[in-house]
Amino acid sequence: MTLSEEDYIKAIYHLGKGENTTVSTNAVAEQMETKPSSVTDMIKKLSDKGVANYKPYKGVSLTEYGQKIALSLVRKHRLWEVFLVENLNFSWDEVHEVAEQLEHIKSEKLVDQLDKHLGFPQVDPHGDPIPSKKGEFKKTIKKLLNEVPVGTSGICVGVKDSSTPFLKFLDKNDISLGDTVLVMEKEEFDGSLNIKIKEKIIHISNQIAANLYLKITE
Amino acid sequence: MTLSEEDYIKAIYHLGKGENTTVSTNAVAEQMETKPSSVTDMIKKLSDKGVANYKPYKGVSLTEYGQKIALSLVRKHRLWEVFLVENLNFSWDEVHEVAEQLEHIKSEKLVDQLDKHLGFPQVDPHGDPIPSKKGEFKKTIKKLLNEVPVGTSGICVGVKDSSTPFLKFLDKNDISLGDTVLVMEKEEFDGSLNIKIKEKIIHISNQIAANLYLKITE
DNA sequence: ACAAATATTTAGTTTTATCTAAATATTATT
DNA sequence: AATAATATTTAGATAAAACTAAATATTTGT
Repeated sequence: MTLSEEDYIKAIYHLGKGENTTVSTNAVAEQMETKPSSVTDMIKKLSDKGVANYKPYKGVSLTEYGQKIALSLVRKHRLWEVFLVENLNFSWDEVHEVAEQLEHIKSEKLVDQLDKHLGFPQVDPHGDPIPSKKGEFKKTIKKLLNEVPVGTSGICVGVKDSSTPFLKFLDKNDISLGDTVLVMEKEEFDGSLNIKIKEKIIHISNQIAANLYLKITE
Repeated sequence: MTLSEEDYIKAIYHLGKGENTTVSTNAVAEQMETKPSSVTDMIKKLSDKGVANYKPYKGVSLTEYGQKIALSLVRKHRLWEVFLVENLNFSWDEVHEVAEQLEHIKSEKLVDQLDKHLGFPQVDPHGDPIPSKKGEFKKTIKKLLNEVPVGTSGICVGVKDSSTPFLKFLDKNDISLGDTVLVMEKEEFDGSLNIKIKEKIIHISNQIAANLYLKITE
């Protein structure tokens, strides 16, 4: 199997969790199911092309230019996933393999028009954010207090507070982190608000709202 | 540039005009902008795989299996062209290059669903027919007499008759072969019929209808 | 800080697609 | 039918990606 430069760029990007950290030769080799020596060869080449920063024995990271390429691939991948689910009856767990191929198609007009055709979606079918043409992510995790517009729905995630009253509140309302869907219903002047969980509307205080975080899905 | 097996299959198919004729090594080389010796190497390989029939010095043709692959590529290419024009605001003269990439994407479900999404189109934006999943073409060139349903539009093409009255008829009605658009309006029991040409409806005899051929575009 | 374990690179080999140039086969011309 | 022109194949060279195994650097554990 012959791997493309784009495949290497993606691997470096994903191993660095999109944060442009340095990743090791072995990590890249393992991820790509190839040998470390092959990775060394390729990252030297990527370095020559100005796509990656490579210091022998110190690992690789992407240059700004390399990141742009990676983000463009992520953008294309996720837009195609939306297309497959919304227009071609794919389910969210079927799309990855095909999007993996489609993301390599080269045409700026194609991507721009696809984006427009889909109504400029912010997230893919897995809820992952779609970077803009310029490579920027919309912030998808927001504090319930003051940051979430009425009508928005999302999933409860990571909570700062672990005090007894707060955990009791979660328990009482059947909220489990990572999978409970919330809809913002109404917001009061004092920051307290109404949310809908599992068809029931409940009122929560501003104090609790300040500690609940929502991963926006729509 | 490194050419894929699929690229070779396409070249052989197109040079043979889709009729599975034998094509020469040099013709393939010229079409693909590569050297004859490279072609020899590849067609040997295709022959080993059961995709092509190769007799040294006698040229290549596709096996039945090879033809299936070629038709599947044509099908994908043309479906994607329809998609680009109908859904993504491409014009018909912009689509080729992108479709050239998209046709290599491998997913049966993708093609089936795309076909469905587009409403099972019969022709691409250039008016070329789209083969079915089984590799069959709908006949797109039909005799005006008895073969064309009311409402159908198409382009006047190849005429059998070259008698003076017939040519006079064409001239009088401003019909030029290859680009005049016709719409079938009404058909009489005796085979004479009304057609619309350039916003004018004219009546033609069954004799003339038997000699006019229409390339269906819609 | 040293030795052992692990990670990375280098050197040299293999594979594959391509090319050039020479050799051979086919086709065209007289 | 013989020769010239053209087409095709073969043999061997080059380039690129990937591998193995050995060499070298870094990290870990005591």
